[in-house]
Amino acid sequence: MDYTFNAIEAKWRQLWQERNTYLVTEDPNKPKYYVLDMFPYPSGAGLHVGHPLGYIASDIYARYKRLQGFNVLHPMGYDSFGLPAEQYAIQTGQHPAITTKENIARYREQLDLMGFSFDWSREVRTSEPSYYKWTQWIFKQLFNAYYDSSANKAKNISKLIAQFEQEGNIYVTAIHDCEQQFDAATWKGFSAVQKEEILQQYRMAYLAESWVNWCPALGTVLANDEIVNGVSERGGHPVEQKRMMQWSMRIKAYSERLLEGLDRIDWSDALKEQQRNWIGKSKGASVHFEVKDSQLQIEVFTTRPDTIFGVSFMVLAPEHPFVGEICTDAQRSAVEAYQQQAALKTERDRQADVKNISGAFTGAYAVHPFTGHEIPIWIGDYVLASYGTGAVMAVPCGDQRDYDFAKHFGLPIPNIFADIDIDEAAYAEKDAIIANSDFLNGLDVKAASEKVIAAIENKGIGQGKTNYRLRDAVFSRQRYWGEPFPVYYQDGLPQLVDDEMLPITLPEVDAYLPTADGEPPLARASKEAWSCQLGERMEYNTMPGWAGSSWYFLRYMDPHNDAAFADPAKLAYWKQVDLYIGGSEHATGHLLYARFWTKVLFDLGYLEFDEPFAKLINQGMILGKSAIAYIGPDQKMYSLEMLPEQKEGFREVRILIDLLNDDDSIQLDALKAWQPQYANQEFVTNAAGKVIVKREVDKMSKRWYNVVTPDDLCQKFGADTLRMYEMFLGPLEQSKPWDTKGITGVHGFLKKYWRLFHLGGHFEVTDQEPRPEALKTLHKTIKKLTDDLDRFSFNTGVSSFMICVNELTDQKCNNRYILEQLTILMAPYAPHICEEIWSQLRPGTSSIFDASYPVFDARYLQEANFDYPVSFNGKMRFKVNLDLALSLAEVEQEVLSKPEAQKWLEGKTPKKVIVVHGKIVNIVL
RNA sequence: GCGGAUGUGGUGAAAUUGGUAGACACGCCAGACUUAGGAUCUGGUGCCGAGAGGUGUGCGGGUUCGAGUCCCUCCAUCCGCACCA
Repeated sequence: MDYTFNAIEAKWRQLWQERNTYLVTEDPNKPKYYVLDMFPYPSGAGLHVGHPLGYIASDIYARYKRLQGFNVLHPMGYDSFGLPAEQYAIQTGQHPAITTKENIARYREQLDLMGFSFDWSREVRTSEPSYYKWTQWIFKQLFNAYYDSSANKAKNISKLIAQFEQEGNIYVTAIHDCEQQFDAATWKGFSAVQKEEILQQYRMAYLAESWVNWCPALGTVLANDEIVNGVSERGGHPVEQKRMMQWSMRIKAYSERLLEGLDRIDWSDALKEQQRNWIGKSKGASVHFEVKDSQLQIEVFTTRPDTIFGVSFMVLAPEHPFVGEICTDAQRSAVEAYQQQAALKTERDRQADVKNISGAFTGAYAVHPFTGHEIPIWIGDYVLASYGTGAVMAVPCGDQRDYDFAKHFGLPIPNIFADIDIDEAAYAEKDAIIANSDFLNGLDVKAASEKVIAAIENKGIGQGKTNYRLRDAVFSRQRYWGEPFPVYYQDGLPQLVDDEMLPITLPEVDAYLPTADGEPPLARASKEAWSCQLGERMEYNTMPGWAGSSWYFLRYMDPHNDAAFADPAKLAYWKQVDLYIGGSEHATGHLLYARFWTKVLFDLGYLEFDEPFAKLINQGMILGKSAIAYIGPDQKMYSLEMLPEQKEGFREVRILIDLLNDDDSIQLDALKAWQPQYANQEFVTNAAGKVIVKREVDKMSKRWYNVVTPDDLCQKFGADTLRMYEMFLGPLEQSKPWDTKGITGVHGFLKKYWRLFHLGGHFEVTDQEPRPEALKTLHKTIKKLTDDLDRFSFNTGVSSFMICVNELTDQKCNNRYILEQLTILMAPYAPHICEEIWSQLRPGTSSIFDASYPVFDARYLQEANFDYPVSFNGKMRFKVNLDLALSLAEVEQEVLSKPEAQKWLEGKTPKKVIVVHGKIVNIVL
């Protein structure tokens, strides 16, 4: 009987659906386990073999936990708002909702083919009003929250308002941008507009004018994590700095908690390090320098307060607000010229131009707080306006950038390090002893820092301070296909829409483009198009892509709830995600924002946990193997062996990998039919009359013509084969090139497994007592598989099945008990074939996934003898089979008495003999 | 520059606490059955060597009876950050 995988897989996909096999509900009698995949953005291209890699791993793990008796939540959905659908809409006029729906249908079809155990009744789509209603609701909670830094948590803004009414903001400990101080009476005297302007400076979600990354090509602002190497992540368009009124999220308030939380979660070091890097904590001091002949004080942040006596000048960012004021008339034209020059440069240019030292003297002087010396104030674009205070105290002997600046402009470089030569370069190591520094002389860095911070605090000119690189996240986008804000404007001030009016649905517009006067697309909507129209106007911005994905894992717990984002009882049952699998490209975007929102919801009392993802695994990328052909100056396509030494005048072209034979030769007729430019292509073939291409590893992508889709492979080999093969390729976290050739090995294995049940040409198993050798094989496999899954080593799991089936085949084993146990073990990897076999083994039972996972019993592996490998000086020479009951001395004696031992001893007496029981014998000569 | 990860056959890889390096597959070679094979089965396959044997986990050193595994130096590749004061 043949293994008819197509029929078997189709049958079980349908039966699982009919029987609701994967439907899951809260069950207090079972321990819960939550396995989550990063939900996909449904692009038009569909899935290639790289996409399901993580889904397969999580599916195996989810099924494994289920067989172990856990109540497993394993949902899937779509991150369906986003730029590609909108860009497509702009080009074609087709509503992005339609494109999105079509793409989702295609994704679903492909996902279904792979036989995943998702509970589809829990599907979410971030672009559905029933979902984004709650994204809007969460936004409202953020708007109505502020961060109390003494309680170290977010609180409802009403508490802050109450405090303002009691005592103003003088004693308020909150994270804010408010520079104004007021007492209760002043607060009460403020108009509603003034009050709201103040409150905006405290809210967790706030409207403020700030420097943003403006991308003209996309017509929207972008968050820092959406910019890669100075250009937009999507489309690679240039980005410029622009000051704009935008919604922001006060994520900076959570810097320390986001950092601290990393110690409590099981993520890879690489990922945690990326987040730590992004948050960028640095400890030091904030110091105020007085400006000579001025009331102004320049605040600087330094990580090396111990070097304060090495300060010989100050540098401000060209955009620093004081520059105009302190600048002397004599220097004004030079300073303004420099400011202009700096403003013209894009962020990217400034970064690329590190080697080019530039700056201008303002003519003003600051006063050194300890020496009283006058120190010149310069501006230079190596100082960033957006980091720290936008000003630095320059210590040329200890900082290379300051050193280079000083050398370039002939500024003094005082040396404050004992016995350190700074003739060639600054000394930035933190192991020096401080000298020429008054009361800091002779101290090391740590002691000097502590002492000087105390002195600074004493003088009232500063304090010890921790600085973070993390910036507040811009939360509005000038685009159409995103969540509308639950916000309208009254007297020019943002007001929240009442909960009863949610969701504010996305209004229809006549075009997905900005208006003539530059307003976002939503400004095109007519009054009637809005689900509600309040105040002077609705908010025209939409939320960024990360809004919906910051909390979707919560919605899966209760996806149809219309009264809350999720029922508290359900949230309490499912809690954190136990296992999250997804790509590492979300390290500083989605994963940081999701942690942030979780912490806010935790602080506000909606959640019982403050970290969303207890364990996270980044799956590696599956790379494609492109096919590269060479076209010579004569316009002929050359086979790889026919290329001359000098490839001058030759160009490389990538051709569709579907046009290749197994030996990397091109199917010439297919190539001619593929693209018109090859219709009359001539070739320089090799001796065998073939044109061989070069294979090169690239990202798997349509543009390299190297995409392999799961659909064809499912058709040809079956989903079970594809699932196992993807796991077999190597460790989940590692990137690896796809090679379809190897799939036959896994397919052959499944056939071999199938054959165990069909030794006599039909399905047949015996009910006899299993033989010891079969029990040994089985339990060895149980142990290996359990260990492998517990450490997420899916590739070695597949190998273990192969070894097991090979051994059982050799044993001619068709014992019911053994094969049944093996089938349960394998079911998470190859659900269709195992369910089919199970239905034959146990006709009438529900599903193999209601069985219990086999339990390892060490008894079956016990052996009386062991094949001791015998080494001489660490090199294995031969083996001796000995009784494990022998003492170490007896083993030594037995081994030395063997003729092989005599040969290797060459008549010498061993210096030492090491016997490790049940492991090894090593003889030292 | 800083940080992280990874270097093992022709290829994907395994070796979980220091104990037989290369399991399991692909590919390749030889053979069997076949009209045929992208089917199935058997044997072989790190490298050098006819063999005995030697040698071998990026390079060089160290610790150890014993190192792919631990320590030090260096090299290469990939990823992230990058004037962060």
